[in-house]
Amino acid sequence: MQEMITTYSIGEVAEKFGLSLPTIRYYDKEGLIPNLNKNEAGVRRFTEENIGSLQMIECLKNAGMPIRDIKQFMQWTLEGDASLDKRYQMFQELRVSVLKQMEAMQNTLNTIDFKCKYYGQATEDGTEKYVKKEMHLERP
Amino acid sequence: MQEMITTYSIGEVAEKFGLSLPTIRYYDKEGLIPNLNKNEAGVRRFTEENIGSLQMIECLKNAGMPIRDIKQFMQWTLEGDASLDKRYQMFQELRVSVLKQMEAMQNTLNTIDFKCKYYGQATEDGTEKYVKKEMHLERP
DNA sequence: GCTTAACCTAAAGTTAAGTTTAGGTATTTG
DNA sequence: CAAATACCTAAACTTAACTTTAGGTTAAGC
Repeated sequence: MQEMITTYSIGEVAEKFGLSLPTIRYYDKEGLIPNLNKNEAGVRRFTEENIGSLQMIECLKNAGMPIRDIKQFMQWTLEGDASLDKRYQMFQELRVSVLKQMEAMQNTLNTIDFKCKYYGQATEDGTEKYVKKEMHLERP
Repeated sequence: MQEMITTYSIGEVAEKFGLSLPTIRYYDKEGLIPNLNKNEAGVRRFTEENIGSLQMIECLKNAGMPIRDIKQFMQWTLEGDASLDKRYQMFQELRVSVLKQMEAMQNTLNTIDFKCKYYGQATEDGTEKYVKKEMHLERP
């Protein structure tokens, strides 16, 4: 009985993730996609595991982690259970970092919301003159 | 009667914002700080207005806006009421962009939270073996 | 009057994260 | 079989956002 393993071409993966072909090749070259293999012709074939790595890469990139650190993490996964504590610590620190970023984002959004109101009124008035004095009290 | 206007040196401003001196000079050179003047000796003196510009720069940077666009905004402020609609539109678009970023951040945080639990259990177990199978169902 | 600290400019250098270029292979399609 | 399509590599290039370097001025303290 044959086990059917579905794999994907780099083009399909690029489409799926909205990444360019060179970007995916660059990630591979940098060691961000462990166990990514090539067929007899030297063409990359992506397994579900490799897709999973790319999903994790996207997550870590979104968290603001540099490529170098993502590579480190992927190398740790290759070390198996010996690196579990390092990976655990990494995610705990990342969690704190992301929470801080979200807090900063919220403050930024508050300022932008204020500016939307401010410029909304100013646009209505046709001038900044009045709104500048009225709304100045709320935001020193 | 003399009007006393307090101004700040570049060093004081750098300290206040946690920016380096070259960074502030760079922002000035790029036109990000409108109406920033120098004294007779050619030394920058920052007014409250200039401080306000730097606060806005920090906000816009946090929102992910590139220097080029921040410069554009600052040039608009120099045009006065004629550019009110452009500035209003800018902040409305920025608001949408930041909301999207926050949503992405929240998804990222959810994934990281899951990984924290995952690796917490794995670290406890001393192996990924069990947790891999148990928690796989929740996150395909 | 000399040194130290705080500022100045212009120009070159750095880093991250890709992108572009140039030249080549393998497979399907008219 | 010719041509289009999808892939490959290595190396050079790009861009943003600073940073570093080198050389110079000014004001304050000893």
